[in-house]
Amino acid sequence: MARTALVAPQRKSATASAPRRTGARAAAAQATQGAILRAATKVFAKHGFAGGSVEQISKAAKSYDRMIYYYFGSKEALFIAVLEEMYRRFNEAESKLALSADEPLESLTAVIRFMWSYYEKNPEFITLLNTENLHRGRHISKSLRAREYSSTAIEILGRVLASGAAKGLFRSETSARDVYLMIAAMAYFYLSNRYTLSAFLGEELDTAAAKAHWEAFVIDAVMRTVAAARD
Amino acid sequence: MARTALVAPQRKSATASAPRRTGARAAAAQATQGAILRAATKVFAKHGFAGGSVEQISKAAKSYDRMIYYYFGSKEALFIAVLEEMYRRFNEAESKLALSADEPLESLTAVIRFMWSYYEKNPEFITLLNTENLHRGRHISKSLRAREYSSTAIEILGRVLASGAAKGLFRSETSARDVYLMIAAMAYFYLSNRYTLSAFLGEELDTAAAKAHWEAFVIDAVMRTVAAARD
Amino acid sequence: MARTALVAPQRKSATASAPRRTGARAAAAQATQGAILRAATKVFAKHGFAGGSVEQISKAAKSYDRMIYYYFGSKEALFIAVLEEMYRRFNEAESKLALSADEPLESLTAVIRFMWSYYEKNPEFITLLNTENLHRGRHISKSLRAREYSSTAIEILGRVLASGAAKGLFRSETSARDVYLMIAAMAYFYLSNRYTLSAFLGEELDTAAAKAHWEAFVIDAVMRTVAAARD
Amino acid sequence: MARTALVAPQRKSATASAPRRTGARAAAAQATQGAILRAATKVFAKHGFAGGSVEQISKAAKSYDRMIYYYFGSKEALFIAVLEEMYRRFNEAESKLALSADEPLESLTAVIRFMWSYYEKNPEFITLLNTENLHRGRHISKSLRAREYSSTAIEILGRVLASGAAKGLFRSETSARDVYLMIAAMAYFYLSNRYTLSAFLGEELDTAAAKAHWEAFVIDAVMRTVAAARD
DNA sequence: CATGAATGAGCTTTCATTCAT
DNA sequence: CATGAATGAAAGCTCATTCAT
Repeated sequence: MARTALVAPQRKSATASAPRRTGARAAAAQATQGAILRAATKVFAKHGFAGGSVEQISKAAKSYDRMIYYYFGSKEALFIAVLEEMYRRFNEAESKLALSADEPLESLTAVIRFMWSYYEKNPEFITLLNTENLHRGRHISKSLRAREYSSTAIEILGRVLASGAAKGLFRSETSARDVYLMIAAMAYFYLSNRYTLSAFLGEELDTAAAKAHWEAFVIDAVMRTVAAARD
Repeated sequence: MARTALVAPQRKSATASAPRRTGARAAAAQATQGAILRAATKVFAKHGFAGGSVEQISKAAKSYDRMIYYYFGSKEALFIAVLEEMYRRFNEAESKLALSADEPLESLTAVIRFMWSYYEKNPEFITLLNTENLHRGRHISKSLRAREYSSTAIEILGRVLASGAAKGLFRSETSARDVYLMIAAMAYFYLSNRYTLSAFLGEELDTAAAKAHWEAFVIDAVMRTVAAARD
Repeated sequence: MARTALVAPQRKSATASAPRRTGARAAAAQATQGAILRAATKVFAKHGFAGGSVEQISKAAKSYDRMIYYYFGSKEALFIAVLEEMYRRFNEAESKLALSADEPLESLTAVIRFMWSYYEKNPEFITLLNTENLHRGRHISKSLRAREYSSTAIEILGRVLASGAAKGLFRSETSARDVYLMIAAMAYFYLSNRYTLSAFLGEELDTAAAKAHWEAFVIDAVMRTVAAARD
Repeated sequence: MARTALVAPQRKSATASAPRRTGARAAAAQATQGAILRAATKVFAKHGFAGGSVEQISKAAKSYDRMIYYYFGSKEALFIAVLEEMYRRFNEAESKLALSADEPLESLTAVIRFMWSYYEKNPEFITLLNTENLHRGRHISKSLRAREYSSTAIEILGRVLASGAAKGLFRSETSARDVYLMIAAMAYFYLSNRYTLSAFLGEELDTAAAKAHWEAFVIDAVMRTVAAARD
């Protein structure tokens, strides 16, 4: 009789993988499932896990509450599916970053620009992560899939830093993980906290100019942090 | 959240101001009010605004639902009071930072250490801010008091940077606001996102060693960012 | 977030004990609580635990769903309260049986008549017990109070049998418990199963004549079972 | 239960009758139908009519909800089919009782032993009957088949009592129906109500020793009830 | 025949809030 | 001021049942 059994997700078919079945029915099912997932992403991103209601989601997906349980099992399992999909997309985007090993400065700048603009263009990414951190990672730790999406970006960044070090441009001892976190922190925090920061600083942070200024500052700070000492 | 009437706060007496009435009853009232505010801070910090219930709060405060409405008017107004109190305390702590203008390096380090440790020791500060940012600052913009608590730390930091510049230690063109945000970003992000980052990186971020490493890295990065060019 | 926490009942005040508070409010509260309990008894008796809905109960009690949770905590806890009250009333009725030790035959007959007529006049007693046995006694075993109501009738019956044995009317070795169960079985089964028995036997069991016949048969069977051997 | 349309059963083929079609498909259909019926018996026996869900049944039968409607028409019609099958099996078992007219005492004992052990080994028989009696025989009265299964046991018992009377062992005036009900009552009640009785008596009724004791007591009580007066 | 997606009403439970002492 | 009963809407979830291949 327990209502919310915190079990692993029980989705009936993969969300974003290639369709395994053919035919109109399967396609319709895929469509329903996808619509629910997209609607849930929006609703959870906007209102958080507790604040977003199942009804809101099913309506936005032009489906029924029942179908959420049919395909995902519970509100929580749906949220986990949303997180997984979010990570998958981020990972996919990251892995498309094409960097030249010959130009470490440009490559490092490209990494920073990528992260900054990914966060900026995908605000749900930020709010969903905040929501999940509010719950102390309770949901993502239940995901079997999450670990698959561990950042490839750190490896990419590692190669950039190494090639820069080989050319005498960067210090050799800086850790790729630390630099990655530094970039993420500076991009994420600015965008995530812009509303309270605006109130706190009494200054608009959401303008194009303010954002361009910050992006430049981040690039500058990172460059100075990894730069080799001049002699 | 649809049920929350978005009315202006109507608290009967200031939370942190001096008691205007005297006598046992007034003291009891103050105690109840304070207990509710403390309980609300905990509950909202743990479950978010939508996720925390009025009953949870009143029980934790060993009081009654009714009292929340009596003293604060609505759930939302209580949340605003929590945010205000949170800012007030942060501001108070910041203003106690005693810095020597003669030692810019040490002073800058002290600022970083202060922010890092304030965030670390006050995790509700982070989750409450995240919750409020989820709501796009809707509540704090209703507060008349919030602006009063605008960071004094930026001024303090400005003086430190200026004295460092005067001594030739720091570049003169770096903006105090940018440096302040950089410090906040690096400290806040690490602590706020540690749960998802742990899953993402496959690495524990919550250990004393990991945190000490990050603090050192932040100090180093900030120093390199503001440092004057050697010649 | 778990919906049905199977905890012990958490009623706010005793249901059937003397009112501990005075005043109109307390009386109204008692009335609401009593109305819910009576309505629940009827609904559960008619439709079983799963078949009876909270809404049905609250409507029958002219109250609100919410009040059931306010006073009883959950549907299950309400059911437990119903069972307790049912036992309490049965026990109370049993304890009022006034029997003369001088006339064992009449006293034994009176016990049988009492049980037969109690079951007949309190059909919810039977259906509630059946419902609870369907659940393998899951609810009653959670009750702290149930054990208090253990049959006083067996003791009463024991005294009757002993006095009969002393007079040479009854065998001395028959166990009061066995005789009690025999009486209960014959009365209970006939009434409980009359609907399927009617279909099975192709005969109406619900008429006054049929019931009088059965009552007489029960008395006769019990008497023959406990009777001392004639010599 | 409000959702249950009370329509007449519309099963497509008899459950237990000979297959009317031949071939693999018909066999598969029979298998599915049988699996559903067995699963439904278990589920309804465990949770009652309202408490057992169609999904539970179809899952337990490793089939689909849809098949229940295909073969049985509705949840209620399925329940009726379960009751019919239950009666059919009981009747079948009863009719296999081989009794010798020469030994009335042994035969009567055998009847009692049969009923006691049938009830004991078929607990669903008891809970299904209780469930149906909760509904006041609503379903079984809709069955066209139920009357076919009216007890043959009463006839058998009648012959045993008559032969016993002829031999001067039993009284001649006892009705077979009454004795049958007495046996059924004592066996059924003990097993059906053992959970609440255990709580009520503060004594375990489910042990082998306790059950053997009760069986012996039933035999003794019945014997004393039907026994002819000694002279 | 089997499969499974869809449907909408219903369920138990919890919510924020107000009324009445 | 404190206490606690009352209220009605809405939450998450499950139900029996049907539609469409």
